[in-house]
Amino acid sequence: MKVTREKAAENRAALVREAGRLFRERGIDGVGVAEVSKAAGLTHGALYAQFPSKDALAAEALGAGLETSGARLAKIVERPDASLADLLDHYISRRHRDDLAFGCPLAASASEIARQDRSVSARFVEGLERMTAAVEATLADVPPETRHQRALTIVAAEIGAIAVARAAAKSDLGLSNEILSAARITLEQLGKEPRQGSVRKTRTRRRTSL
Amino acid sequence: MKVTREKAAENRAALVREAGRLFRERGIDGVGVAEVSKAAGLTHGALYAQFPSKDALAAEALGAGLETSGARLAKIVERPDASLADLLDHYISRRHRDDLAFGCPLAASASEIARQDRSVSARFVEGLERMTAAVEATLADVPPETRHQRALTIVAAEIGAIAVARAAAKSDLGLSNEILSAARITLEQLGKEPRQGSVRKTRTRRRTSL
DNA sequence: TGTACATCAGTGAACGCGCGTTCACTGATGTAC
DNA sequence: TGTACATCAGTGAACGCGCGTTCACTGATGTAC
Repeated sequence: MKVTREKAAENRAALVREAGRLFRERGIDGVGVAEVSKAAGLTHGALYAQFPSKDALAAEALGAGLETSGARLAKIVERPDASLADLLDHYISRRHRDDLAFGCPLAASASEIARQDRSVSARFVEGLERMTAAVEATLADVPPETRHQRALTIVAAEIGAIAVARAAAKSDLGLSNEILSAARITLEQLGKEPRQGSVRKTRTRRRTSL
Repeated sequence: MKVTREKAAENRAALVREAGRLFRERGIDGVGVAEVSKAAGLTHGALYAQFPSKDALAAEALGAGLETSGARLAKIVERPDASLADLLDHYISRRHRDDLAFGCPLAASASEIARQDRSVSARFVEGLERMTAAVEATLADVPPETRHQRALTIVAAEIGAIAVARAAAKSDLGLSNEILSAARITLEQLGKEPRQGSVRKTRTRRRTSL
């Protein structure tokens, strides 16, 4: 039966929310439309009244998750005395590792995005750029010409640290914790000014097999 | 019909090889047993003569991939003048990014391992430790007490860089290349001795929400 | 404000399909004598 | 070396199941008058 426009919007939001949660927890291929619909308190038919396909729902769920996650980072960075340490405290934490369902979708789905289609990858890139901008805003000590490079590396390392810590946690929680501590401490050093004597471009640039 | 023991071993190896390739390319959930068997030149029944289940095949395929990948790194490190730059050249490259099928399984499957069972996670940890040992062997300039910490961070960052570069490549190849270059250059700096004046433990240790 | 009716969000049965797994069978291999 | 036969890797039909998607239908909503 028909419901109010307001209720319909709520139902749609519930579908996106539950899809985001379940897809991050168990992967897009790992959860069926019936389960997502049920979690939102609906039948699968209702899902198809709101979205043309499961893939369309997945893309919207990824986008919504990135929105939430990006907004959190932006809020941290907009504080006048915001530092890289603040961002790292938030991102590279046991809480984040253990919160697969509502954590950053970039970390939850990094290695799966490569297999999705271009529209999903485009949303991923948006999220990546947003996160990079947040990190870059805290790199006042780093010379402008290497700031972006540093920010990209820190972002890739943050995502890698969470993904790897999660993969290790099931069989070796100690190692998982160690990875988080190590990344938390070491990455902060990349936010400081570059080492004085050892920035030798010729050495740094040596790339033989790239 | 029965085949020679030698031929049976070849068939088993082909199943493991094709499973490793396909699972890395499209995910474990994304490929069926029929396709793996066909790729190995067999029917799916033959697969069940060799392995008790698809999951068992997946675990063996991951193990074999890690073996190959780890052996490559070990070969680089055992050279007397091996440096972190050599490892990074090998790992953080466009070639590696574009070779999903035969690249490092840690990077191909990082965010999926968290959803597999403990035995798969245990194999992942083995591979991680092997890779960390290889990196650590090149950190002669880093003080022994922080060497392991650095190595763990570099490994997480390498894996993150490849995973993120792959996810971005479908919609923004320029950004993907930029991520690889940035990580390649920046991570090498973590292999050098720590910054002289700025290693302030109290500051470094500031972790509020971990 | 009250009535008539078009709209459409949501229901639930049904669709074809491919999944992982099982199993009776085949027939060359490899062993026992 | 030759023969008899147990072994077992591999075949292919069949299993139940859950998948994503479709569709005829329902009935409260919201609009037109």
